[in-house]
Amino acid sequence: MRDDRFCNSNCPFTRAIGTISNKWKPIIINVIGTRTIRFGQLDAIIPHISRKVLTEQLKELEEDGLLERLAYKELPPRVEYKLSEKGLAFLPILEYIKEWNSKYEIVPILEEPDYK
Amino acid sequence: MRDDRFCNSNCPFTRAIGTISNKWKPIIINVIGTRTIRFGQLDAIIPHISRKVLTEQLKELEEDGLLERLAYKELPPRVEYKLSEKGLAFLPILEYIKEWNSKYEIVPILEEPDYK
DNA sequence: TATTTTGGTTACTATTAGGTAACTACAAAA
DNA sequence: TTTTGTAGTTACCTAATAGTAACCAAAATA
Repeated sequence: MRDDRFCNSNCPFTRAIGTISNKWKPIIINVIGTRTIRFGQLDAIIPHISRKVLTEQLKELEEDGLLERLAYKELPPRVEYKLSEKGLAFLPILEYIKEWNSKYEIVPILEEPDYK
Repeated sequence: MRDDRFCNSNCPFTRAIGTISNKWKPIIINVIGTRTIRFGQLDAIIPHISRKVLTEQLKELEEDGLLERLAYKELPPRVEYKLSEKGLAFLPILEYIKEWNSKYEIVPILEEPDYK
């Protein structure tokens, strides 16, 4: 899932890209934002993602210290996710990307967000 | 190469991620920076990239308006690439990512950049 | 008793991305 | 005459990623 050539690079920027620059991670981080959210909610809110891929991505985000996972010892299970300090510090970058996009993207048909 | 579900999303953020969030594009944009650079130089400077993938990525960046391609009618051929206004406007985002990374990454062994 | 709920995991398959090597054009230099 | 240089393209093959469907536990609910 992660490219070792990026993650083991001796260049810090290359490592950073290896950590966060795939298509699902920015989406997941953006959806979580400042809230605490359960697995099922993420699965329901994020379009087109499968539970399998969601699980994998969440695991990697946790390993890389962007995400905190809180599993309650209950049945049926309850697991909550929220961004760590590192993850929260990434949110402004996503906001810059949104600004950059709205300034330069050639206008397409619709403008509704996939989620709120 | 590009995921249609992202690029045709009605959510502008999702589209933006579809456009720029793969592992090679931020690297390429960062390497080009503010200079004009030839294909062969990019190929030599960026570690691990094959000419095939480099060509594909450059083509997509051009299609998405981040990159300008200038082909001289010479033999042997000479092609120069440089960032467009849209591409240049993306550079600060890469700088934020570098800052974010240096602040939060768990210190690894080496700190040399792959390229200058 | 059967069904639902939740957050996964597993096995299998399909799709996509990426790597490798050979090849192109043509001028200039050796 | 052969080699060199540039910026690719093409075909073929392998590796990585993603999708699908079935399955799990154990308590609560119908």
